[in-house]
Amino acid sequence: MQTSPLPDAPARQTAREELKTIALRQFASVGFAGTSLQQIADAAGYSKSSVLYHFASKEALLEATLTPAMDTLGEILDRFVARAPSRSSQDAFVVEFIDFLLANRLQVHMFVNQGQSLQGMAVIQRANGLIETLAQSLCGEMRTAEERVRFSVALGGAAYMLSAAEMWSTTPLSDDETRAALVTVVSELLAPMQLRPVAS
Amino acid sequence: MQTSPLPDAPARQTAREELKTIALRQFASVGFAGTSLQQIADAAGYSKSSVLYHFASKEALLEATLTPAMDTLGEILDRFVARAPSRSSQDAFVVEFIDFLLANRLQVHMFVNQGQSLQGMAVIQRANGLIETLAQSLCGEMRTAEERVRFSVALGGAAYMLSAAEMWSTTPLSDDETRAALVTVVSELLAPMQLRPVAS
DNA sequence: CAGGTTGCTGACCGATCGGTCAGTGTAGGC
DNA sequence: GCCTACACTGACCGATCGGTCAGCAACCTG
Repeated sequence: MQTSPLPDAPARQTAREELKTIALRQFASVGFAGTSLQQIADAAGYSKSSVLYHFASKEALLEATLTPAMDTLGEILDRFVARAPSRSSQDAFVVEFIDFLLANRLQVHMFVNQGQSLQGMAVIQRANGLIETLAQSLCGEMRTAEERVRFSVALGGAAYMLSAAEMWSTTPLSDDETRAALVTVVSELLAPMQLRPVAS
Repeated sequence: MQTSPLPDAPARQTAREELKTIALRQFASVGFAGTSLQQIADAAGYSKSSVLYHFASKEALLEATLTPAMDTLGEILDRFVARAPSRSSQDAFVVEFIDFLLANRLQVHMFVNQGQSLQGMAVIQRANGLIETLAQSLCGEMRTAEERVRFSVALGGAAYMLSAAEMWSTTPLSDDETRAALVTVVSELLAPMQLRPVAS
Protein backbone atom coordinates (compact mmCIF):
# COMPACT_ATOMS: atom_id res chain seq x y z
CA MET A 1 0.00 0.00 0.00
CA GLN A 2 3.06 2.20 -0.07
CA THR A 3 2.81 2.73 -3.79
CA SER A 4 0.42 5.67 -4.12
CA PRO A 5 -1.34 6.47 -0.87
CA LEU A 6 -1.63 10.17 -1.55
CA PRO A 7 -5.04 11.58 -2.44
CA ASP A 8 -3.38 14.80 -3.67
CA ALA A 9 -0.69 13.11 -5.71
CA PRO A 10 0.65 16.06 -7.74
CA ALA A 11 2.40 18.30 -5.23
CA ARG A 12 3.58 16.14 -2.33
CA GLN A 13 6.75 14.91 -4.06
CA THR A 14 9.38 17.27 -2.65
CA ALA A 15 11.26 15.08 -0.17
CA ARG A 16 11.16 12.06 -2.43
CA GLU A 17 12.53 13.99 -5.38
CA GLU A 18 15.19 15.59 -3.22
CA LEU A 19 16.35 12.22 -1.96
CA LYS A 20 16.37 10.78 -5.46
CA THR A 21 18.55 13.60 -6.74
CA ILE A 22 21.04 13.32 -3.93
CA ALA A 23 21.10 9.54 -4.05
CA LEU A 24 21.75 9.57 -7.78
CA ARG A 25 24.67 11.91 -7.35
CA GLN A 26 26.18 9.65 -4.69
CA PHE A 27 25.51 6.43 -6.59
CA ALA A 28 27.13 7.83 -9.70
CA SER A 29 30.23 9.12 -7.99
CA VAL A 30 30.99 6.42 -5.41
CA GLY A 31 29.04 3.51 -6.86
CA PHE A 32 25.87 1.83 -5.64
CA ALA A 33 27.70 -0.57 -3.36
CA GLY A 34 29.96 2.21 -2.13
CA THR A 35 27.11 4.46 -1.09
CA SER A 36 25.42 3.93 2.26
CA LEU A 37 21.93 5.01 3.18
CA GLN A 38 23.51 6.97 6.00
CA GLN A 39 25.56 9.04 3.56
CA ILE A 40 22.50 9.81 1.48
CA ALA A 41 20.50 10.73 4.56
CA ASP A 42 23.27 12.97 5.87
CA ALA A 43 23.72 14.72 2.53
CA ALA A 44 19.99 15.34 2.34
CA GLY A 45 19.60 16.42 5.96
CA TYR A 46 17.30 13.55 6.86
CA SER A 47 17.69 10.48 9.00
CA LYS A 48 18.39 7.07 7.58
CA SER A 49 14.96 5.95 8.75
CA SER A 50 13.42 8.73 6.74
CA VAL A 51 15.07 7.54 3.57
CA LEU A 52 13.68 4.08 4.23
CA TYR A 53 10.27 5.61 4.89
CA HIS A 54 10.19 7.05 1.37
CA PHE A 55 11.80 4.07 -0.34
CA ALA A 56 11.26 0.49 0.67
CA SER A 57 14.93 -0.39 0.28
CA LYS A 58 18.23 0.81 -1.12
CA GLU A 59 17.49 -1.06 -4.31
CA ALA A 60 14.08 0.55 -4.59
CA LEU A 61 15.73 3.94 -4.24
CA LEU A 62 18.06 3.21 -7.12
CA GLU A 63 15.18 1.88 -9.14
CA ALA A 64 13.16 5.04 -8.54
CA THR A 65 16.23 7.06 -9.46
CA LEU A 66 16.77 5.43 -12.84
CA THR A 67 13.23 4.66 -13.96
CA PRO A 68 12.23 8.11 -15.31
CA ALA A 69 15.28 8.22 -17.58
CA MET A 70 14.42 4.76 -18.86
CA ASP A 71 10.88 5.92 -19.59
CA THR A 72 12.27 8.80 -21.62
CA LEU A 73 14.67 6.56 -23.48
CA GLY A 74 11.85 4.16 -24.26
CA GLU A 75 9.82 6.98 -25.82
CA ILE A 76 12.74 8.18 -27.89
CA LEU A 77 13.34 4.68 -29.18
CA ASP A 78 9.68 4.10 -29.97
CA ARG A 79 9.64 7.28 -32.00
CA PHE A 80 12.80 6.29 -33.85
CA VAL A 81 11.64 2.79 -34.66
CA ALA A 82 8.30 4.15 -35.89
CA ARG A 83 9.96 6.46 -38.40
CA ALA A 84 10.89 5.23 -41.86
CA PRO A 85 14.55 4.20 -41.78
CA SER A 86 16.62 6.76 -43.64
CA ARG A 87 19.86 8.61 -43.28
CA SER A 88 18.11 11.78 -42.19
CA SER A 89 15.97 10.05 -39.58
CA GLN A 90 19.11 8.43 -38.18
CA ASP A 91 20.82 11.80 -37.96
CA ALA A 92 17.81 13.28 -36.21
CA PHE A 93 17.83 10.37 -33.82
CA VAL A 94 21.47 10.88 -32.95
CA VAL A 95 20.73 14.47 -31.95
CA GLU A 96 17.75 13.40 -29.91
CA PHE A 97 19.75 10.64 -28.26
CA ILE A 98 22.64 12.90 -27.36
CA ASP A 99 20.26 15.41 -25.82
CA PHE A 100 18.96 12.52 -23.78
CA LEU A 101 22.48 11.65 -22.68
CA LEU A 102 23.14 15.24 -21.70
CA ALA A 103 19.95 15.49 -19.70
CA ASN A 104 20.43 12.14 -17.97
CA ARG A 105 24.16 11.78 -17.79
CA LEU A 106 24.33 10.43 -14.29
CA GLN A 107 21.64 7.84 -14.93
CA VAL A 108 23.38 6.75 -18.13
CA HIS A 109 26.66 6.62 -16.27
CA MET A 110 25.08 4.35 -13.69
CA PHE A 111 23.82 1.98 -16.32
CA VAL A 112 26.95 1.96 -18.45
CA ASN A 113 29.50 1.78 -15.68
CA GLN A 114 27.76 -0.25 -13.02
CA GLY A 115 25.25 -2.18 -15.08
CA GLN A 116 27.06 -5.46 -14.79
CA SER A 117 27.19 -5.36 -11.01
CA LEU A 118 23.47 -4.56 -10.83
CA GLN A 119 22.27 -7.09 -13.33
CA GLY A 120 19.70 -8.56 -10.99
CA MET A 121 17.70 -5.35 -10.83
CA ALA A 122 14.60 -4.89 -12.95
CA VAL A 123 15.43 -1.40 -14.16
CA ILE A 124 18.85 -2.51 -15.33
CA GLN A 125 17.44 -5.42 -17.28
CA ARG A 126 14.95 -3.05 -18.82
CA ALA A 127 17.82 -0.77 -19.83
CA ASN A 128 19.64 -3.72 -21.36
CA GLY A 129 16.56 -4.49 -23.41
CA LEU A 130 16.32 -0.89 -24.60
CA ILE A 131 19.97 -0.85 -25.65
CA GLU A 132 19.46 -4.11 -27.50
CA THR A 133 16.51 -2.57 -29.33
CA LEU A 134 18.59 0.45 -30.17
CA ALA A 135 21.39 -1.68 -31.54
CA GLN A 136 18.99 -3.68 -33.67
CA SER A 137 17.38 -0.51 -34.99
CA LEU A 138 20.73 0.90 -36.00
CA CYS A 139 22.12 -2.14 -37.74
CA GLY A 140 19.76 -5.07 -37.76
CA GLU A 141 21.31 -8.15 -36.24
CA MET A 142 24.64 -6.42 -35.58
CA ARG A 143 26.37 -8.57 -38.14
CA THR A 144 29.93 -7.37 -38.42
CA ALA A 145 32.42 -6.98 -35.62
CA GLU A 146 33.25 -3.46 -36.70
CA GLU A 147 29.65 -2.39 -36.45
CA ARG A 148 29.39 -3.75 -32.96
CA VAL A 149 32.58 -1.97 -32.00
CA ARG A 150 31.33 1.28 -33.50
CA PHE A 151 28.12 1.06 -31.56
CA SER A 152 29.80 0.16 -28.28
CA VAL A 153 32.45 2.84 -28.58
CA ALA A 154 29.86 5.47 -29.40
CA LEU A 155 27.64 4.54 -26.47
CA GLY A 156 30.31 3.89 -23.89
CA GLY A 157 32.46 6.74 -25.10
CA ALA A 158 29.67 9.28 -24.91
CA ALA A 159 28.71 8.10 -21.46
CA TYR A 160 32.30 8.28 -20.28
CA MET A 161 32.78 11.69 -21.82
CA LEU A 162 29.72 13.05 -20.05
CA SER A 163 30.41 11.80 -16.58
CA ALA A 164 33.99 10.85 -15.95
CA ALA A 165 36.21 12.51 -18.49
CA GLU A 166 36.32 15.75 -16.56
CA MET A 167 38.28 13.97 -13.87
CA TRP A 168 41.62 14.31 -15.60
CA SER A 169 40.78 17.44 -17.54
CA THR A 170 41.19 20.89 -16.09
CA THR A 171 38.51 23.19 -17.48
CA PRO A 172 35.12 21.60 -18.04
CA LEU A 173 33.35 22.10 -21.33
CA SER A 174 30.03 23.91 -21.61
CA ASP A 175 27.00 21.81 -22.45
CA ASP A 176 26.65 23.52 -25.82
CA GLU A 177 30.21 22.75 -26.83
CA THR A 178 29.88 19.18 -25.62
CA ARG A 179 26.61 18.70 -27.43
CA ALA A 180 27.90 19.97 -30.77
CA ALA A 181 31.09 17.97 -30.58
CA LEU A 182 29.31 14.81 -29.50
CA VAL A 183 26.83 15.06 -32.35
CA THR A 184 29.69 15.36 -34.82
CA VAL A 185 31.72 12.52 -33.37
CA VAL A 186 28.88 10.08 -32.78
CA SER A 187 27.36 10.72 -36.21
CA GLU A 188 30.74 10.05 -37.73
CA LEU A 189 31.09 6.84 -35.74
CA LEU A 190 27.70 5.53 -36.78
CA ALA A 191 27.78 6.78 -40.38
CA PRO A 192 29.34 3.63 -41.87
CA MET A 193 26.62 1.46 -40.40
CA GLN A 194 24.22 0.63 -43.18
CA LEU A 195 20.57 0.95 -42.39
CA ARG A 196 18.82 -2.35 -42.30
CA PRO A 197 15.16 -3.21 -41.97
CA VAL A 198 14.20 -3.85 -38.37
CA ALA A 199 13.63 -7.54 -37.96
CA SER A 200 9.88 -7.38 -37.39
CA MET B 1 59.74 -5.27 6.05
CA GLN B 2 56.93 -6.99 4.20
CA THR B 3 58.09 -5.58 0.88
CA SER B 4 60.71 -8.07 -0.23
CA PRO B 5 61.72 -10.44 2.55
CA LEU B 6 62.37 -13.35 0.23
CA PRO B 7 65.92 -14.40 -0.47
CA ASP B 8 64.78 -16.36 -3.54
CA ALA B 9 62.55 -13.66 -4.97
CA PRO B 10 61.89 -15.06 -8.44
CA ALA B 11 59.68 -18.10 -7.87
CA ARG B 12 57.82 -17.56 -4.61
CA GLN B 13 55.07 -15.37 -6.15
CA THR B 14 52.34 -17.96 -6.73
CA ALA B 15 49.81 -17.15 -4.02
CA ARG B 16 50.26 -13.41 -4.37
CA GLU B 17 49.73 -13.54 -8.12
CA GLU B 18 46.74 -15.80 -7.74
CA LEU B 19 45.12 -13.44 -5.28
CA LYS B 20 45.82 -10.45 -7.50
CA THR B 21 44.18 -12.11 -10.48
CA ILE B 22 41.09 -13.11 -8.56
CA ALA B 23 40.82 -9.78 -6.81
CA LEU B 24 41.06 -7.89 -10.08
CA ARG B 25 38.26 -9.96 -11.56
CA GLN B 26 36.04 -9.22 -8.57
CA PHE B 27 36.93 -5.55 -8.38
CA ALA B 28 36.17 -5.09 -12.06
CA SER B 29 32.85 -6.87 -12.00
CA VAL B 30 31.35 -5.76 -8.67
CA GLY B 31 33.40 -2.67 -7.98
CA PHE B 32 36.08 -2.03 -5.38
CA ALA B 33 33.63 -0.98 -2.70
CA GLY B 34 31.32 -3.83 -3.61
CA THR B 35 33.98 -6.50 -3.19
CA SER B 36 34.81 -7.81 0.27
CA LEU B 37 38.05 -9.42 1.30
CA GLN B 38 35.99 -12.43 2.32
CA GLN B 39 34.69 -12.87 -1.23
CA ILE B 40 38.21 -12.70 -2.64
CA ALA B 41 39.48 -15.15 -0.04
CA ASP B 42 36.63 -17.57 -0.72
CA ALA B 43 37.09 -17.38 -4.48
CA ALA B 44 40.80 -18.05 -4.07
CA GLY B 45 40.39 -20.84 -1.51
CA TYR B 46 42.24 -18.96 1.21
CA SER B 47 41.15 -17.35 4.43
CA LYS B 48 40.57 -13.64 4.78
CA SER B 49 43.56 -13.46 7.12
CA SER B 50 45.71 -14.96 4.42
CA VAL B 51 44.76 -12.24 1.97
CA LEU B 52 45.75 -9.67 4.58
CA TYR B 53 48.98 -11.53 5.15
CA HIS B 54 50.00 -11.04 1.53
CA PHE B 55 48.64 -7.51 1.20
CA ALA B 56 48.69 -4.95 3.96
CA SER B 57 45.16 -3.74 3.22
CA LYS B 58 42.36 -3.88 0.68
CA GLU B 59 43.73 -0.72 -0.89
CA ALA B 60 47.21 -2.19 -1.12
CA LEU B 61 45.72 -5.20 -2.90
CA LEU B 62 44.08 -2.97 -5.49
CA GLU B 63 47.27 -1.00 -5.85
CA ALA B 64 49.28 -4.16 -6.45
CA THR B 65 46.66 -5.26 -8.92
CA LEU B 66 46.82 -2.13 -11.08
CA THR B 67 50.46 -1.14 -10.82
CA PRO B 68 51.97 -3.52 -13.41
CA ALA B 69 49.55 -2.28 -16.07
CA MET B 70 50.47 1.30 -15.23
CA ASP B 71 54.13 0.43 -15.60
CA THR B 72 53.45 -0.97 -19.03
CA LEU B 73 51.41 2.05 -20.04
CA GLY B 74 54.17 4.34 -18.86
CA GLU B 75 56.68 2.55 -21.05
CA ILE B 76 54.41 2.73 -24.08
CA LEU B 77 53.91 6.44 -23.56
CA ASP B 78 57.61 7.10 -23.07
CA ARG B 79 58.32 5.36 -26.34
CA PHE B 80 55.63 7.35 -28.14
CA VAL B 81 56.73 10.71 -26.80
CA ALA B 82 60.32 9.95 -27.71
CA ARG B 83 59.44 9.29 -31.35
CA ALA B 84 59.28 12.13 -33.87
CA PRO B 85 55.64 13.24 -34.11
CA SER B 86 54.22 12.08 -37.42
CA ARG B 87 51.12 10.49 -38.79
CA SER B 88 52.77 7.12 -39.05
CA SER B 89 54.12 7.17 -35.53
CA GLN B 90 50.65 8.06 -34.28
CA ASP B 91 49.17 5.14 -36.18
CA ALA B 92 51.77 2.82 -34.74
CA PHE B 93 51.01 4.13 -31.29
CA VAL B 94 47.30 3.46 -31.68
CA VAL B 95 48.01 -0.17 -32.47
CA GLU B 96 50.35 -0.44 -29.52
CA PHE B 97 47.87 1.24 -27.24
CA ILE B 98 44.99 -0.98 -28.30
CA ASP B 99 47.10 -4.06 -27.71
CA PHE B 100 47.72 -2.68 -24.25
CA LEU B 101 43.97 -2.25 -23.72
CA LEU B 102 43.32 -5.80 -24.86
CA ALA B 103 45.98 -7.21 -22.57
CA ASN B 104 44.90 -5.14 -19.57
CA ARG B 105 41.22 -4.68 -20.09
CA LEU B 106 40.15 -5.25 -16.53
CA GLN B 107 42.74 -2.85 -15.16
CA VAL B 108 41.71 -0.20 -17.68
CA HIS B 109 38.11 -0.80 -16.83
CA MET B 110 38.89 -0.23 -13.18
CA PHE B 111 40.58 3.05 -13.92
CA VAL B 112 38.03 4.32 -16.41
CA ASN B 113 34.90 3.27 -14.58
CA GLN B 114 35.85 3.59 -10.95
CA GLY B 115 38.64 6.12 -11.12
CA GLN B 116 36.61 8.92 -9.69
CA SER B 117 35.60 6.96 -6.62
CA LEU B 118 39.21 5.94 -6.00
CA GLN B 119 40.83 9.30 -6.54
CA GLY B 120 42.66 9.20 -3.24
CA MET B 121 44.77 6.24 -4.25
CA ALA B 122 48.29 6.71 -5.53
CA VAL B 123 47.99 4.34 -8.47
CA ILE B 124 44.88 6.12 -9.70
CA GLN B 125 46.54 9.51 -9.55
CA ARG B 126 49.45 8.07 -11.44
CA ALA B 127 47.04 6.79 -14.07
CA ASN B 128 45.45 10.22 -14.32
CA GLY B 129 48.86 11.70 -14.94
CA LEU B 130 49.60 9.18 -17.65
CA ILE B 131 46.32 9.90 -19.41
CA GLU B 132 47.03 13.60 -19.21
CA THR B 133 50.42 13.01 -20.81
CA LEU B 134 48.79 10.93 -23.50
CA ALA B 135 46.26 13.64 -24.24
CA GLN B 136 48.95 16.29 -24.46
CA SER B 137 51.02 14.12 -26.77
CA LEU B 138 48.12 13.60 -29.10
CA CYS B 139 46.94 17.17 -29.37
CA GLY B 140 49.08 19.58 -27.38
CA GLU B 141 47.03 21.58 -24.93
CA MET B 142 43.76 19.97 -26.02
CA ARG B 143 42.52 23.21 -27.48
CA THR B 144 39.19 22.55 -29.14
CA ALA B 145 36.16 20.96 -27.56
CA GLU B 146 35.81 18.51 -30.41
CA GLU B 147 39.33 17.23 -29.90
CA ARG B 148 38.68 16.66 -26.26
CA VAL B 149 35.50 14.82 -27.06
CA ARG B 150 37.25 12.69 -29.66
CA PHE B 151 39.91 11.72 -27.18
CA SER B 152 37.46 10.95 -24.38
CA VAL B 153 35.14 8.96 -26.58
CA ALA B 154 38.01 6.93 -27.96
CA LEU B 155 39.41 6.13 -24.55
CA GLY B 156 36.16 5.58 -22.69
CA GLY B 157 34.55 3.85 -25.62
CA ALA B 158 37.37 1.40 -26.08
CA ALA B 159 37.43 0.62 -22.39
CA TYR B 160 33.67 0.12 -22.33
CA MET B 161 33.79 -2.03 -25.43
CA LEU B 162 36.41 -4.30 -23.92
CA SER B 163 34.86 -4.89 -20.55
CA ALA B 164 31.19 -4.17 -20.39
CA ALA B 165 29.73 -4.22 -23.86
CA GLU B 166 29.38 -7.97 -23.85
CA MET B 167 26.75 -7.65 -21.18
CA TRP B 168 23.92 -6.86 -23.58
CA SER B 169 25.39 -8.64 -26.55
CA THR B 170 24.85 -12.33 -27.19
CA THR B 171 27.94 -13.79 -28.84
CA PRO B 172 31.27 -12.36 -27.75
CA LEU B 173 33.79 -11.25 -30.34
CA SER B 174 37.16 -12.88 -30.69
CA ASP B 175 40.18 -10.85 -29.65
CA ASP B 176 41.41 -10.68 -33.23
CA GLU B 177 38.14 -9.27 -34.50
CA THR B 178 37.95 -6.81 -31.65
CA ARG B 179 41.51 -5.70 -32.17
CA ALA B 180 41.14 -5.05 -35.88
CA ALA B 181 37.86 -3.20 -35.48
CA LEU B 182 39.15 -1.12 -32.59
CA VAL B 183 42.23 -0.08 -34.52
CA THR B 184 40.05 1.08 -37.39
CA VAL B 185 37.56 2.94 -35.23
CA VAL B 186 40.03 4.57 -32.87
CA SER B 187 42.34 5.63 -35.69
CA GLU B 188 39.36 7.18 -37.41
CA LEU B 189 38.38 8.99 -34.25
CA LEU B 190 41.82 10.43 -33.69
CA ALA B 191 42.65 11.15 -37.32
CA PRO B 192 41.28 14.73 -37.37
CA MET B 193 43.44 15.68 -34.41
CA GLN B 194 46.34 17.64 -35.79
CA LEU B 195 49.73 16.74 -34.43
CA ARG B 196 51.17 19.45 -32.31
CA PRO B 197 54.59 19.79 -30.74
CA VAL B 198 54.70 18.50 -27.21
CA ALA B 199 54.80 21.47 -24.87
CA SER B 200 58.46 22.28 -24.01
C1' DC C 1 -12.05 17.87 20.90
C1' DA C 2 -11.43 12.96 19.18
C1' DG C 3 -9.36 10.13 15.63
C1' DG C 4 -6.71 9.06 11.69
C1' DT C 5 -3.07 9.93 8.47
C1' DT C 6 1.50 11.70 7.13
C1' DG C 7 6.36 12.71 7.61
C1' DC C 8 9.88 11.66 10.23
C1' DT C 9 12.89 9.92 13.99
C1' DG C 10 15.97 7.18 17.54
C1' DA C 11 16.76 2.85 19.36
C1' DC C 12 17.74 -1.34 18.06
C1' DC C 13 18.70 -5.83 15.20
C1' DG C 14 21.74 -9.44 13.04
C1' DA C 15 25.12 -9.52 9.59
C1' DT C 16 29.19 -8.17 7.62
C1' DC C 17 32.81 -4.98 6.95
C1' DG C 18 38.31 -4.16 7.10
C1' DG C 19 41.78 -5.21 10.11
C1' DT C 20 44.63 -7.19 14.38
C1' DC C 21 46.73 -10.79 16.79
C1' DA C 22 48.24 -14.91 18.80
C1' DG C 23 49.01 -18.68 17.41
C1' DT C 24 49.98 -23.48 14.26
C1' DG C 25 52.31 -26.46 11.02
C1' DT C 26 56.21 -27.01 8.32
C1' DA C 27 60.34 -26.65 5.73
C1' DG C 28 65.32 -25.53 5.69
C1' DG C 29 69.89 -24.18 8.04
C1' DC C 30 72.82 -25.16 11.79
C1' DG D 1 67.42 -32.10 17.52
C1' DC D 2 66.85 -27.09 17.65
C1' DC D 3 65.68 -22.75 15.78
C1' DT D 4 64.21 -19.35 12.81
C1' DA D 5 61.36 -17.91 8.98
C1' DC D 6 57.43 -18.43 6.26
C1' DA D 7 52.65 -19.33 4.84
C1' DC D 8 48.59 -19.53 6.75
C1' DT D 9 44.57 -19.61 9.98
C1' DG D 10 40.59 -18.86 13.61
C1' DA D 11 39.09 -15.97 17.06
C1' DC D 12 38.16 -11.64 17.81
C1' DC D 13 37.65 -6.27 17.49
C1' DG D 14 34.98 -1.91 16.80
C1' DA D 15 32.52 0.15 13.15
C1' DT D 16 29.16 0.20 9.90
C1' DC D 17 25.99 -1.99 6.91
C1' DG D 18 20.68 -2.43 5.34
C1' DG D 19 16.51 -2.81 7.56
C1' DT D 20 12.59 -3.05 11.41
C1' DC D 21 9.74 -0.99 14.72
C1' DA D 22 7.43 1.80 18.12
C1' DG D 23 6.45 6.22 18.74
C1' DC D 24 6.12 11.37 18.22
C1' DA D 25 4.61 15.96 16.44
C1' DA D 26 1.69 18.14 13.01
C1' DC D 27 -2.03 18.16 10.34
C1' DC D 28 -6.71 17.37 8.32
C1' DT D 29 -11.51 15.74 8.96
C1' DG D 30 -15.48 14.91 11.53
